[in-house]
Amino acid sequence: MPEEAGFPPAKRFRPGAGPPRRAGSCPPGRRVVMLLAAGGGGGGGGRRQQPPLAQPSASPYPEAVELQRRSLPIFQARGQLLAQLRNLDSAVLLGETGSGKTTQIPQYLYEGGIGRQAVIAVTQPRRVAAISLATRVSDEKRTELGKLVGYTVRFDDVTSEDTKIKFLTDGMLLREAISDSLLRKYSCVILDEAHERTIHTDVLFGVVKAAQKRRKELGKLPLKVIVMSATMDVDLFSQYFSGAPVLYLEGRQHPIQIFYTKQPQHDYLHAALVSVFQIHQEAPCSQDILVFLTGQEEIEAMSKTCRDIAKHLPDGCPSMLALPLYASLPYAQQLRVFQGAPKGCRKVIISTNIAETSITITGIKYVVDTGMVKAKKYNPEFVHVMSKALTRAILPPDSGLEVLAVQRVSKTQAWQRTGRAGREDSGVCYRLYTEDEFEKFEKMTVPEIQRCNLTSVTLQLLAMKVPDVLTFDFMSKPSPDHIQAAIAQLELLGALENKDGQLTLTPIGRKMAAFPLEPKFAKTILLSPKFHCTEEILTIISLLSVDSVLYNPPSRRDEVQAVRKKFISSEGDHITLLNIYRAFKNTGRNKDWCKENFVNSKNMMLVAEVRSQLRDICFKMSMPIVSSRGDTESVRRCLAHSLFVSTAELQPDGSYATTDTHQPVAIHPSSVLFHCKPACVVYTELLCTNKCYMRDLCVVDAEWLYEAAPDFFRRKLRASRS
DNA sequence: GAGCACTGC
Repeated sequence: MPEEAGFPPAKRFRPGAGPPRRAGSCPPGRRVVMLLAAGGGGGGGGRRQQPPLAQPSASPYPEAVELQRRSLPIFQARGQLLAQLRNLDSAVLLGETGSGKTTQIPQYLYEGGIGRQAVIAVTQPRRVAAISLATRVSDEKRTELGKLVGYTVRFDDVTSEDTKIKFLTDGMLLREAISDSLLRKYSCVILDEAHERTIHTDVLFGVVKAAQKRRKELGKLPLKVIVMSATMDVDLFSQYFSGAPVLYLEGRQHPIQIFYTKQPQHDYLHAALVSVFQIHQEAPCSQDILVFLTGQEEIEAMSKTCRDIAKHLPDGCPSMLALPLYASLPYAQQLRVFQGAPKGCRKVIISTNIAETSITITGIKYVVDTGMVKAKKYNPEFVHVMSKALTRAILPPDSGLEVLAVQRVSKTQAWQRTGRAGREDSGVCYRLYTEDEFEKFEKMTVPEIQRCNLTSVTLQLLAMKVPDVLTFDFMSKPSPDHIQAAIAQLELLGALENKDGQLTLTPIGRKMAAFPLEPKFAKTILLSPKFHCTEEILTIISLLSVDSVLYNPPSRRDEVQAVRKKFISSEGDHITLLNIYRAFKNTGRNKDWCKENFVNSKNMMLVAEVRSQLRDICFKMSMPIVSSRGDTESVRRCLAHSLFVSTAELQPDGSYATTDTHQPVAIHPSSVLFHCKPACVVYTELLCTNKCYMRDLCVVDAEWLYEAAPDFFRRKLRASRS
């Protein structure tokens, strides 16, 4: 078995999160300032030194913290860096993992007086990172968290009037930009982890660039912009900010050996299994393995197979602890990957791409990369259908753009995975594809902004009074069709009006933008007073906007079904969820109740938090908040009026088709209506995997839909034809 | 008739 994967001799290189650096790897013409030639040894100081799942902890020895700060390689470049940054409007900072850039640069800027007049903002794609970085930096400054150094994430604002260095999520800064598009609070915005190209960071690029320009024109305090990236391809960033210089910082990474397969592998799961046991039989048992697969089902199956095989290994072979890791895994089980394996036992972590960026596990010596990932994809066929539909002024289902599919990773992603093996010591990465195959991988992951539904982003840009969304200065422009589809959606929701050829928000549209929700959900809430069911709708929308509160362990299916029976409503999933939330509330938000009823208590607590945030927003808008008091029909009517674009009807042959494009769809197996055949439903989401599945369904009356949008439904509903 | 990568406001 072990030799099947067939690995040729290793290649050595010093990795960052990118390919090996060579002297000539920087294209001519780019201004690169080398700030440091050699990194030091040993750990410490850099970010993500602790697993993001763990609580950030304050160091008990402030002197030690200061000492560690000074021992960072970046410290030697401090003066040079400050001199450079002081004179620049914009800069791109390329820093390898462990260079200490995220914790140190904001402090240098502050100490250098750049943060005196206003706040220095540092954005992060993830909440945990923003929180732990703020904690770390406030420790280093020996101040209380929330004073000089603070953070702002959703539901949690630990800042004060004294705060000069503020860590925040990119989504949070974007939201702030809606009320102040010039970002007047800030003297400097640092966009960290820019290489990840989240949709929020990408929009911020444009927002920050426009604010910088406008502030200059108005003679206001200049806005300094620093883009930080951990990968080599920073040209795009530099070009976008009119040729901003690239400052280079070396980090501390350990060498990693890379093995490719000799032959392409048609079965990557089998190849992964073979590699794991090959390593297992040869390497000392203290060295852990991290395997990248695509999804929950695969990961659970592989974990089981590993356990089964490990039971029957020859004597003298170490034992094995196979641990699955994916986002929907209950928290307690996720924590297991951080615990050390018992003596004489090897930890094998089988993970989705969550271990690529979000979760860092210490002690990984081997990475097994299948080269596959499950991700959202932009489906050109759907776009074709859409543009055809648009020319006929018929509108597509809003989620028709997004398909979740197993696909090849990009080169950047492969390097990121490889880098996970060299965090504490030298490592080894087994790539389950040939070097030729690797060369054919896409260079970079397609930025999220070109793969996702743009309805929310478009609404936000319009709320910031961007003059023209179609010509907005995106660093990587989405296709015009793509933006046009978002505009069409917003028009249908009544959010837009065309004033002298210029798109502006209607009063409803402006209100919609105030909610941290998908526009259609915001619209549902805004419609609810008309149906006297705002309390109920707030609950339903909160439940829909977090991960499922239903916990379904496959091994206890019968139990789950029996327990869940009492909540099920024949009116569909929305009313069923409402019943569950009510029961949860009536038992005083009890965790034991959650456990007994197979409800994910963590997600349920989050629902309560979201609900209270949404309720506050309604309150500030002076919306009447009333309950329909058990009248579920008005709740369903309200859903029908706001989600009328996402409707499907039962066909004579027993299948379903969407009302507007007649696309064949099916009821998702997780729905309470899975075994039922209602004539007409609205759904919350279309999930396109093997089939197009409707998720979260509500039984509605075709007549209500007709009432909601007579023009849209004329000639469309089967009910109105027969 | 049978299934859901990952973030975030």
